[in-house]
Amino acid sequence: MTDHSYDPATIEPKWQRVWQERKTFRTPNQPAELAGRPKFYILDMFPYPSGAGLHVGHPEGYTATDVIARMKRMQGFNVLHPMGWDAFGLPAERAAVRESLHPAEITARNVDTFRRQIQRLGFSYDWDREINTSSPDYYRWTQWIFLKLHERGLAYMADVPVNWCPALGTVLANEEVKDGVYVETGDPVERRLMRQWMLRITAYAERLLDDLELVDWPESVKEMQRNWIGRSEGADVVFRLDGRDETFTVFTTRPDTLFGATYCVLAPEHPLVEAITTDAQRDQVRRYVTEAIGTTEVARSDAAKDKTGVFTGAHAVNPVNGERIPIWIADYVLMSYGTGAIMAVPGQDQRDWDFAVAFGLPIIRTVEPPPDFDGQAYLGDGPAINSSFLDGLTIEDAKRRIIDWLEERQLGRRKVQYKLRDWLFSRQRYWGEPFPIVHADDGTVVPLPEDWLPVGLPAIDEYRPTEDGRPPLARAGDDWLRVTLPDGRAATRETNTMPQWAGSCWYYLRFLDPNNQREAWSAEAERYWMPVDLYVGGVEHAVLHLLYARFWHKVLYDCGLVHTVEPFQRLFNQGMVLAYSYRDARGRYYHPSEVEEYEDGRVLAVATGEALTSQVEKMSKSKLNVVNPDEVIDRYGADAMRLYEMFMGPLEVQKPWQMKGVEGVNRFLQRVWRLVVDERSGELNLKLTDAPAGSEPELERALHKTVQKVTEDTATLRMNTAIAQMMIFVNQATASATLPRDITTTFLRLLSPYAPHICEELWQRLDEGDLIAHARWPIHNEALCLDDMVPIVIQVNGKKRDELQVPKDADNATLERLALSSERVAKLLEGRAPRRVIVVAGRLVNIVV
RNA sequence: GCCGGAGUGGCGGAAUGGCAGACGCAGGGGACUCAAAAUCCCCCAUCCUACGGGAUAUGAGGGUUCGACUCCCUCCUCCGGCACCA
Repeated sequence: MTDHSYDPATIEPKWQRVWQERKTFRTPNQPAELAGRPKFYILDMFPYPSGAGLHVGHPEGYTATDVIARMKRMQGFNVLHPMGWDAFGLPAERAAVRESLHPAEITARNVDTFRRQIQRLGFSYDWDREINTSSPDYYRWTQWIFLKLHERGLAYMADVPVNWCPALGTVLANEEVKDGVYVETGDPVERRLMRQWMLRITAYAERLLDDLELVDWPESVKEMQRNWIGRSEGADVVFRLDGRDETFTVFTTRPDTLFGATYCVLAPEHPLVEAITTDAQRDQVRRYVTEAIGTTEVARSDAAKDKTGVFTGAHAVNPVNGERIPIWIADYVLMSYGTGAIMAVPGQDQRDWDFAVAFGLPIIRTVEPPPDFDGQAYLGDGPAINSSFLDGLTIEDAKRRIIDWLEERQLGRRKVQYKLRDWLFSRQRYWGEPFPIVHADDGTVVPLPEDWLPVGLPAIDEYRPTEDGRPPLARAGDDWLRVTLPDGRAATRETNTMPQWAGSCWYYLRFLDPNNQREAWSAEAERYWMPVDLYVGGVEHAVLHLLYARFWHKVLYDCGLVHTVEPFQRLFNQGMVLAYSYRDARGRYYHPSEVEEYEDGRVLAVATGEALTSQVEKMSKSKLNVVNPDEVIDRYGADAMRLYEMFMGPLEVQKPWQMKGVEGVNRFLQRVWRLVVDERSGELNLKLTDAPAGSEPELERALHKTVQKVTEDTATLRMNTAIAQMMIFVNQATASATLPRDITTTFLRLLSPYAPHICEELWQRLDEGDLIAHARWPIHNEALCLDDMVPIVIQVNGKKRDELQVPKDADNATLERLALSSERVAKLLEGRAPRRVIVVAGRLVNIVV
């Protein structure tokens, strides 16, 4: 190594300092500065700053957005590209207990680590806009939005069944519970009715579904949201109880099968259960209900398990034919969907069939299955049978007919039902947003006036729930808990806190105007910047975060606070970065440094010589395969790290990290360096000339092709092929006898969004003035992207047999003549006349014989 | 079970109706060097070859087409999501 070779360790901190000192990436926020330029809002899903720090998966998406942000700036856009912290959450609270620190201190420490690691990569975030959801400056506005929701009747309290973990003293989210235990600790979880805050997201179900049409998102994510919302069309049907003056309603998507309803089933929690159960059945029913209510919904909804249930002794009357049918209770009917009651049609529903078989209930087919049908319940189409006035109709026609019939007699009505449920919005935790709500001593729930915000978190000495099961905030003293309202009433503060999703539901709006002390964001900023043009993040947020944020956004739209119906115009999911892990026969994992790989594919443990298996897996501490970005930057530099993240493969797929690949892009950067710098002297490369670009016509063409490809591929997030093209260019430039400066500086501008530090350094050494970050993005010359002579493939019967160089504008007749006169073709034709000749201008000639 | 996505050299991948394997990694050979590293040049899917070339090949099988990694049908494998939602 010579003194003047490429050394990222010196140039990278140097340029990061320059960018920071000059506020190079400050986004304008004065209307005058904004006017006249198009805008581009490009956003990363901001991270939860965990104690573990960054791993190489995080910067993948961040690098992609940074490359685009830098290119867009050079193309003359005002770019909003911010970063912040989703900083409330349970892990910090647990660490706080463990280390006897305040969660805010833990969070601040983690944020510092994340910020330092992110800044080492040279991202062009406007750090003056950094936000932190756990800061009172931020969460006062989260509380403010909650008040908006409350005002509109979208926030309410209800007794709902929740996953209660006695060991932790808190409610857990469904996704934190599996097989009846908390996934992290294995502590048992029970279902309990608790008074909780709920958000009425179901009121927006239809708009959340319909407006998916308006956004440019991956089809898979839209489909996941559609499934989650789960719209189904059908009818509510009213059943009368036999011998009583009461009715109950069922929801069905198959009203056409009503004549085949041979029994009804109520959910164990259904309010009618207690009333209708006969004395003879009471003990059995009570036992069943108690057991069912005790198990979690997750355990209950295991489709594979056998059907269970009990007869109530009561009967209902089928409204279409007056048949008396038994009413059962079974846990396969869920209280939380539809009406909590169903009519069972075993002939057309496999679940009902299974239940009917298990308990010896009758089965009547009402749709004629095809003659060769040998299944059980028949779900396909066919003529209605055993259905009186519906007989012979198709499913669709029968549905229409029966719904009309029911509606005329007021025995039912058309109904759209959603699977989506209201959002359980409170947690019994400390490290979250307090609700801007108090409970007056007279029992009323009172939202606080806006100018009382923020409701800060009180200092308490322990973050666990109280002994009697109240949330940690109940440990606060009366100076926090007790409030005197403006009207003189005394009240106690709400002690639940909001879930972690709350802060991330609107952070993209705070970024517009993060230092605004008077309002959550200014209307002008919102009108200028929204919507987010490109939102990049992991697919793990496909449903919850993205659905919750869309919901809040629509509410804000209804409040007149935002002007777009959807917040995120385009969404892109980057694939996960995986890593090789090494395991021995006993399943013990080995760190890559304890492993030797041989050419023949064998992998051995260095210490013992034992044969190991290698596999590609998700990075995790326990698998000893986590790659730390600091380590990569120490060895190869941030530019190489960025470039490799983009070069690994398509952004959207998951792919393994390979340290050898980083070496490869590092070599590429060294070649770029040597194009400009003479490594021995440190002076400029003697190949550089002031001659015009046209003095190296071949290289000039290569450059313009590169401009075109890099511009296109970067905009469409195909960074891997953009980089491949730049490598091709550099290989040619290295081989070229002279190197016009003009070509060199144009190329550096293309590379600068990907590897900004080295490009700033070389730009300065070439004495181009200002920063390359402020340079204009090059535009390709179409004429120079086409070669004068193009290769034409000659095929015989679709197989390549020859290749000719022909002028690029040769017409079809010329191509055909040239092809037929090819010696190799003549040999293959052996004098036979071609039956047909297909000519594709500029590409190939196919001769068919 | 249902709904998505993907299967291409030793590895990551490229080509979305027109030259399969761009670019990179790994590997082989050579130049430079006292030597090594670095760098530069060449080779590198498989099989056959009289060294001109030929045959085979994109998970498997079929189809459409002058021509298919690409479009259609059937199947296999892997990954992700949902899963008694009436």
